[in-house]
Amino acid sequence: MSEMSKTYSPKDVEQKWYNCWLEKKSFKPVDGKKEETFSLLMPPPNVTGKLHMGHALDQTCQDVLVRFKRMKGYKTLWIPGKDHAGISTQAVVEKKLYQEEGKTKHDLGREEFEKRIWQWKEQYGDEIFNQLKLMGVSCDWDYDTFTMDEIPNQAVRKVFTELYNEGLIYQSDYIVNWDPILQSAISDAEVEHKEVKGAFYHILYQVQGSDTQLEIATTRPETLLGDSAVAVNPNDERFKHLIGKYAIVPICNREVPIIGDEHVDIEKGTGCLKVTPGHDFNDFEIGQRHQLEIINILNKDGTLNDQGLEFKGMSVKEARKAIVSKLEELSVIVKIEEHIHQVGHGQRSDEIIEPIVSKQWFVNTEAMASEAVKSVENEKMKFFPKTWENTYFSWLRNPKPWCVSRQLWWGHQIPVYYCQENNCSHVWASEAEPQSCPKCQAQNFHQDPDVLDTWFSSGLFPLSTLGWPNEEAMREKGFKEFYPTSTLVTGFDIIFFWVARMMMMCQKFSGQSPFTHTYIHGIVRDKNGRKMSKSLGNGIDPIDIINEYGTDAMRFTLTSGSGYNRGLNLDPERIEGYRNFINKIWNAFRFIAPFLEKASNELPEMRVLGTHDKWILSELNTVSAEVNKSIEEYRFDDASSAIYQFVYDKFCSWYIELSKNILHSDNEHSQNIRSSVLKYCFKKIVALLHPFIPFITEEIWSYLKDEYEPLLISSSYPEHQEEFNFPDEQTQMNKFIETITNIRNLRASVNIKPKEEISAYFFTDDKFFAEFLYENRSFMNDLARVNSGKVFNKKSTRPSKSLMAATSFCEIYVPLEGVIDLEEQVSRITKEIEKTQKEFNKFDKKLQNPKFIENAKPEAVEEAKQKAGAFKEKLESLKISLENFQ
RNA sequence: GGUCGGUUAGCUCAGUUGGGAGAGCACCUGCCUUACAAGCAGGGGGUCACAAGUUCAAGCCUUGUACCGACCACCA
Repeated sequence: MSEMSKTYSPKDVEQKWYNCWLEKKSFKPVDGKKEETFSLLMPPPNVTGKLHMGHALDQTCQDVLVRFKRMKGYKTLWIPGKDHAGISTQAVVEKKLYQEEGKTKHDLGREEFEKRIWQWKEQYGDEIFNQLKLMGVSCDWDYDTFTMDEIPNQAVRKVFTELYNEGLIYQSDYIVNWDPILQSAISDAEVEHKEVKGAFYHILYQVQGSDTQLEIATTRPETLLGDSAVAVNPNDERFKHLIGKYAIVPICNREVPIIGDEHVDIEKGTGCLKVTPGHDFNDFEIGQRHQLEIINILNKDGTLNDQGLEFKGMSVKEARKAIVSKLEELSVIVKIEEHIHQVGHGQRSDEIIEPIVSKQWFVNTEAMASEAVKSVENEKMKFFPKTWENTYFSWLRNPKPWCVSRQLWWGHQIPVYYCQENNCSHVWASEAEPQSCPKCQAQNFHQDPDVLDTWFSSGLFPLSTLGWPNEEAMREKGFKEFYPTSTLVTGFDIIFFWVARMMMMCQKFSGQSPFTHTYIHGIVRDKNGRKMSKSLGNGIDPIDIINEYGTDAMRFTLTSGSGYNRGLNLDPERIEGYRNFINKIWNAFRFIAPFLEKASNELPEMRVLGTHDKWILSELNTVSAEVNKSIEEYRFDDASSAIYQFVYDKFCSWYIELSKNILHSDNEHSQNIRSSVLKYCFKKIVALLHPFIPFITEEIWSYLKDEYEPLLISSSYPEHQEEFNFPDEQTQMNKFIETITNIRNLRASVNIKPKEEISAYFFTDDKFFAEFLYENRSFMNDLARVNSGKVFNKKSTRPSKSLMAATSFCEIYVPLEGVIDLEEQVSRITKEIEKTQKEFNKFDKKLQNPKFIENAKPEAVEEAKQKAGAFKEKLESLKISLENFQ
């Protein structure tokens, strides 16, 4: 141990312990002293992605919980997984294929292309897990599940088939968000609205058989080729007489009915609306109400089709330009106004989404959503912080059909089959691969080519990772024990996508909420509160941080910033600060290490413990209680800060400092006691810290632990113990600390050299404290260089013209006659008097107020009296001192 | 437009039934005191966004105003 470095170097330690934990199977669930289990499902990272700071936060919070619960004695399971992430994975591989081989997926064909994605997944998918391991995550890797593994496939097929047979999954011609780049439908949740500069085009439509022209304002003039009506509000005095007549759409000269519909806002635009049921969500609904024709003017790639007339083949953007100039030629454009509006973009492709009517598969979520709402209302599942349930409710209380089909190749192919026998044409869903048509037994059938939305399979992940629906797998994986899981940890951005879907689907198929708590953590941003993004160049790669500062420092930074807040602004300076904290712990250990041989394995008997010992044990007890409570409430910030304060401000600054004198003395008995208490406390400290900073704590533990003891990861977590509460010792020590601080303050105020020794006189009527001062006189020298001190009662005469400081219980005089600047001291004490007077007045005023005495709680009155008394005593001490100067 | 959240020290934020305004970082001063200069000791710094109200008492409760943010909805 002699070669222990002054600075802790994480690199030497982290890999070693991670491998050791794996080897000892420390991440596997084992029976502990608690009967309950604690299980947690990791939000499965995408196989495409690289981990970012958000993942680091997410994983760290989970790992803290898991390590904490494991040490508390719960049978603990953390399930890792990966998501096939249909759209983004397919896009990445397509891009690579094109860049490297100049080929498209169609050149390869579906089967070959899917093979390529599997290869890609095998090659890069594990990269993410390697990164997770660097972060120290303690999940049970044997449970690793991929959303397209056999069991999740079974789950998907079973759920789809049952919902289909119940009529909750259906196929329908419906207007969907069409992504022209992906050439697939996407769900509402995958559409992001962005502000775009556009224009209002005011166009004249001729009313048939009349001179009247209707002025219609639109932001999308090109869609007039798909118009099948003009709508006005039936209560609009200006236009209601026209209802029932026909209007002529310019360019295509189509006659369309003028209809009345409440949807039309009299105030908005011109009050006349062109209705394009094929390319607008609202118009689609108007169309349904009035049985209007749906005219599709677009191809799958977003270009105009045959309905586009002479504009056929143009993109929407080109067509808009061309059509506007054509309209201008026809002199039917009244005006063009600039207009900024929100336009839907694909979450993945970032391309403008075209509403298009097409045949898609939908899930009717109404009943499932209402159950999911109930679970949260009945607190079967609770959000932390609670306010996120608003977001959850807003989505689920207003459920819309969920479009689950995607026109992709990568994903779970929809298990619906079409019999191709002419006289049969049976359509059915099947849990297993069918051999023949169940109706006509023909073998001539084909499967629906579309795949399912990624969230369909991840929505079932709490069930499928535990083996469902395969009974053998469920037994093997302990479904009964671990389902429902305990807590879900995730970011608010996927409350709709994932949390809501798991709640709906898992509850439907298991009858239980898939987890009982959901902790929503904040989003990691840069130090200025901006989102981390490539374009801003402000991203921080967790792996870089780990390499520079160590995993523990990164983890502690993240947890110390994570409570019930919405964001976490990550400033590299803070990471450095916590790196320093890690180093502090290391050095505290270096101090203790040489004395470990003298320490016994157990805490010495209570009767031999001194005030310092009882004080630190009592403080340790307090911090243990705080940390336990905070982690249970997901207040990782409070927990981190409680230990941080304890380590710095109690253990290092005072207990270690007070120990030096003893450990370097000749008294072996005292040495043994002190080293034993130090060891005991330090073991508790590293245990308390282990969930947050697992590596350095396991390293230090290896030196502290006795042979028979297990690894720290498998040891028990410190808890509050009533027998270690020593309020009297805490009071005495607090007074002592205040006194020392006052002396140091006096020294600093007149620039006494740190090495120079002084004498001091104490005036106090507190008998216990006087005794304590006497007993601790040698420590006075260690901590404040007071080489001789005398204690008097307050009736005694004070020395004149001395440095002086006062607390509420004690006056401190440092005689330095001839050395000190009298005026300066007078002014310092006068200032102190003013300050103390103000504080006294505050409480005195309260006590003078009869209404306060009358109405306030007795405790509040009592407290005010005490405070006033204390300030008064201090005030009087200061006044005496001031008089001595005059 | 709807919903939710925010406004507290130079910066990032905490503040739990209403009862003396806190932390970390940064800053200033003095120290290489043998665990630690990635350190030690000391210090300065806040009309708690603004206004009214309830109360003996408001950072905290009510109402209003201003600004900031997130999400949802909205392509006339």
